[in-house]
Amino acid sequence: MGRPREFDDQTVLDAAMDVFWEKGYEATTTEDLCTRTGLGRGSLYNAFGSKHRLYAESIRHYGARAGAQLAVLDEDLPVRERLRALMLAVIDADLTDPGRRGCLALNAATEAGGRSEEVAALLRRQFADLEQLFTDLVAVGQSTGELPAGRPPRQVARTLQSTYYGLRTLAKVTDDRDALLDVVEGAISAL
Amino acid sequence: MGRPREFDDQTVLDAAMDVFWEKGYEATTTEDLCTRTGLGRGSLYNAFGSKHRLYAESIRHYGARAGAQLAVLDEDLPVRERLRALMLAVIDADLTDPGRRGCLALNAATEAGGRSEEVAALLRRQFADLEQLFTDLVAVGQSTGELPAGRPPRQVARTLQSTYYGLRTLAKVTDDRDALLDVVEGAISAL
DNA sequence: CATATTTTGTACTGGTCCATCAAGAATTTG
DNA sequence: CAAATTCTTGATGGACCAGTACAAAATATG
Repeated sequence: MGRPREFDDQTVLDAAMDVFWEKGYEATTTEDLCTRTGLGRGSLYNAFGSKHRLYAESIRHYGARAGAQLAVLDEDLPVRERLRALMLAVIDADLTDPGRRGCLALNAATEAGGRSEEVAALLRRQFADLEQLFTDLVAVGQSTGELPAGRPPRQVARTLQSTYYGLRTLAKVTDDRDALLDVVEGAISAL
Repeated sequence: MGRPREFDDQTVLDAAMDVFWEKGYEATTTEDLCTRTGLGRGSLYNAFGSKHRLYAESIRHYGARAGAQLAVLDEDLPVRERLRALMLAVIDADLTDPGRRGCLALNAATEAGGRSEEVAALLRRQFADLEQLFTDLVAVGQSTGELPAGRPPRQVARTLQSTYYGLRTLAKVTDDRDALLDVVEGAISAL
């Protein structure tokens, strides 16, 4: 009972996520959030409690959305090609994005990783999930013989993950697509 | 002529750099900067003009300081050992640092890379310098036969650099030293 | 239709932000 | 020693900040 909400939570979360993604946590004002979500202050605070809780929800939301982009790792392709496809897609997304926002999880980890245990825990989970995805993929590659079976899959996966986040970091600084492609080729031919 | 300054510019820059390093640009207040540098507002603004210019100077200052840590790449060791020593030192520094500040250049690239062309240019230069360092090192390794000579040194270097920044990103999220060591071993055994 | 409940819009609060300013203090130069 | 110059100190300004308060609006229930 009571007056029904006039907005859709997912839509609002999308908008809020975009703002945090563009500007980071500290630089985002509650005014920004109201403008972009279309909500008044009262509604925003009634629904989400605080800027910080909305930030945490945005990051959780991002985790779900970004997971979709990782679906390319499950396609029916050689393992190396799956990895290449992921990284090429990331390069394209990062260089094409007008706001050059990069990866929200990475941004949050460097900006606010230490400032809130709640957010830090969310990020740890998202990072761990990606590590697991890579680990499984490497294990598959080793079992099919596509990858040499000498090294522990988790070790290989961790190096891959490191290269992945490094790639997104480099894409923040440089426009040079060829440089980023070098990273991809180097990483894949090293497998 | 005129009244002489009562502070040393380098010392002040050290202190300011520390603050930005700990809290990032947005979260740092001019009050923080006054407290930590020991300067009054007037002096600070007289000497550095604005919070943003002081930030840029801090990043430039960091570039010079961090360069010293990279000196390990010039030591008289096998190429792989130089790389390993660098990465182990970074892991140790990042995990030991109570503030878990990581790399200021990386932090600045993700937080403020796009917000100020002046800072962005500084960061581009620092990133390019590191790429060059790695490139030279790989070339040396190839010429001595320590590394296989098939791949272009710059490509290998770019992948290394990516792994390097990825390592520092991961160190922001996880405490797990073994995971970070896996990154190092994976990167080096892939050379 | 009356009551209870929730959402909405807006004004407002106390605090903090970056930056400036004016006045006095410490120098150099002539 | 006087004038010119630069630095320091502390107060202040005007804008903006995150969050709250409260009345009006919209619905469910009985």
